[in-house]
Amino acid sequence: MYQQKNLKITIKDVARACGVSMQTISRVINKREDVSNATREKVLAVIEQMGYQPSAMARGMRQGSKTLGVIVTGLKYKGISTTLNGIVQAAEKQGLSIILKELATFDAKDMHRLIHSLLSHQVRGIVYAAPEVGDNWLYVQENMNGHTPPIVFLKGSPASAPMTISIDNYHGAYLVTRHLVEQGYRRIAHISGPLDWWESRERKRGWQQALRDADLPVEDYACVEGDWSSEKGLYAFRELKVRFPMMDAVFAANDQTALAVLHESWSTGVSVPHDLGVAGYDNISETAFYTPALTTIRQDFHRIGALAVEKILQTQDDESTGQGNLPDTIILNPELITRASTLRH
Amino acid sequence: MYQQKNLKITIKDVARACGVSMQTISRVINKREDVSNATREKVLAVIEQMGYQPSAMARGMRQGSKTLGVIVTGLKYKGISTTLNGIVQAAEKQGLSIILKELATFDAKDMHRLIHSLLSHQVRGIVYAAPEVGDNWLYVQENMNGHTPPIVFLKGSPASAPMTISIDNYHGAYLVTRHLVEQGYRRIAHISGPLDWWESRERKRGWQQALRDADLPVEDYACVEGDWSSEKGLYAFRELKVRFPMMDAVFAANDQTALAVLHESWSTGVSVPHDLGVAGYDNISETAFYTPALTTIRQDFHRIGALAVEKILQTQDDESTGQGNLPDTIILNPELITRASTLRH
DNA sequence: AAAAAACTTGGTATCGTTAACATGGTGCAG
DNA sequence: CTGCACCATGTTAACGATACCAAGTTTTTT
Repeated sequence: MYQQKNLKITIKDVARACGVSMQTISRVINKREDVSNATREKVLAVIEQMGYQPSAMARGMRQGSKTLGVIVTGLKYKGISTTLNGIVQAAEKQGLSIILKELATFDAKDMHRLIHSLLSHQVRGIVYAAPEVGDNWLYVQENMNGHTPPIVFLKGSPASAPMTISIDNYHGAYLVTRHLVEQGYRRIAHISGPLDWWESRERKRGWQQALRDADLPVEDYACVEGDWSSEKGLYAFRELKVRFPMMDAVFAANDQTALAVLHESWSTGVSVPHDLGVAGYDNISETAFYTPALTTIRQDFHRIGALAVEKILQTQDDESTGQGNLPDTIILNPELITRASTLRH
Repeated sequence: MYQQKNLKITIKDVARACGVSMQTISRVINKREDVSNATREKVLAVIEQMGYQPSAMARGMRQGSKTLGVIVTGLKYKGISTTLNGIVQAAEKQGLSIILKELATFDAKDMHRLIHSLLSHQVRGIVYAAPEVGDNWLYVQENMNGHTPPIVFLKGSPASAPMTISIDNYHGAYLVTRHLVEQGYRRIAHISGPLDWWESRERKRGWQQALRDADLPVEDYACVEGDWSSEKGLYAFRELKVRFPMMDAVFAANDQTALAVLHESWSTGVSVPHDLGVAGYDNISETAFYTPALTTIRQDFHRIGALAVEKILQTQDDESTGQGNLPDTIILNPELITRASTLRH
């Protein structure tokens, strides 16, 4: 029923049906000028009628494939999905297809395999949208040295790769923390992300610096490590209540974690924002409807994806035109969104 | 800097370096037995040393490509991302690469273009993970008739395509509504999804039937149409409060919508679950931490993706072996998760 | 010892398309 | 009427890999 076997229509079949050479058909489908109008129309008609579709593979063999490789992890996270969305849309607009790979572990062998798989497809470029954990980026670069198409790294330290696009996590965390201080909170705790993630470390650093700039003490016991999940966030918050009973605000490294704090506060009769200020990070779409609505940081994940594609294409062109517009390192600014969970005035 | 130009290493280069024919190299990389151990080892060593990587495109030309096409919409929704995750993982396990396309609109021309683009890549199969809206599925089938690889449709009516994998939305909605009735709620309102989505209609139908089976009236004014978002959910809930002031429970068609109901209830001093029972649908990961924790329906989105890949591969094999294990229509059962938002005993 | 079988290897055609060059016909200047 | 430019089309050889068949070498069988 689902045959496709010998029915495949090739340029040869079309040529025969039209009574012209394959080359002429090729000219028509490549929209070249040196074909008479009469021929072109006839060919187009036959193509339409036979349902001919040129083979991307055969084309790719001669002209280089029109594909982009994307490596992601954690599709379950909102941020990555949105970035992927941006990548796919931008790629589509350029007529590029996306080959998607998911990195199951941060294991070097695994990364190696994925990249080689993409290379075997002759991708025009690779968007590496998996987080920088440990020295995994370094590994990628060292092993691919010189034999690869452009690779753009997202979500990691700008210094760690030749082309990176990221959002300033330090700055976002600084903004949130400063906002808490401005609201009169003085003993601000932090539930971080996993500290082997670059983003977590940056956010923690921003929190520390904002405290320092406000002449508030930066205590080790005021920070507990989470893992982005609400479950772990809950444990972390309970831990904080023991370690740091005087705290009057919590800056959680992401919204899920903040939600757990809101929930636990509600369960135990702690009033937010009056007794405890709570802020998150990421602005996932429901945060405005949390109880109370959550102060958080908005990041333009979609734009990151689009920029990555643009950067790759530009690097391609550079080889001929010799100039580009986008810098090799792009750092976007996040935006503070203040809501009820931190507004006590 | 990012050169790849003339450095491409082909099987020919390896053959020359080894002093054997291309054919022999080919045999080695395809793990065939008819090569002497001495030769194999030498070839493998040279391959490793030169960093040779066979071209997926050239291979694909002879053997058919090892790729799967995936069409999605709304990556921003948790469900789709999770399904995509399942697809990618299952595909990877089978050595298949994923070519990802996003359907920007439900416009026929757009769908046509995407599918043709996938066909041009000679995909082994297509997973159509975009919702059935209007008669878009019908359109796809009619236009692709017979010239396509297997297409598995997800997220839609089982009757509407030869191969579908879906979760029983009717049943899930029925379970939730029955649960509300069992908890003593009698005037149960519904905020549906957009009613041009098949899933929305099914959920609404399940709600209606459960009411009927409990000898409760099914009133038109007890259902307001939403669009899956919290914002629209809020308006819908406010509308319900006017239309149906006596309601004692709300079954929202998804968790975001339910969240808006929780939030508004909290703001207006309505006690959940005592004065109002609230249930959602989807079990997005944070629902357990809403205030109060939300009763909802869990769906195994990941499994759907994995099954889709399995089904496609099986359909492939069928052409030779003539038998398969998975039926053409798979309907998974959702699972009720009861939490505080509906438990008043 | 001759024949058959088994094991390795190589040569050539081919997958579907396009690049580069070749061809044949038309029109127009000299 | 020759020659040159120009247009539309055709021919050939790749792109990188594998299928298929053939051939040489060794081992086994009768």
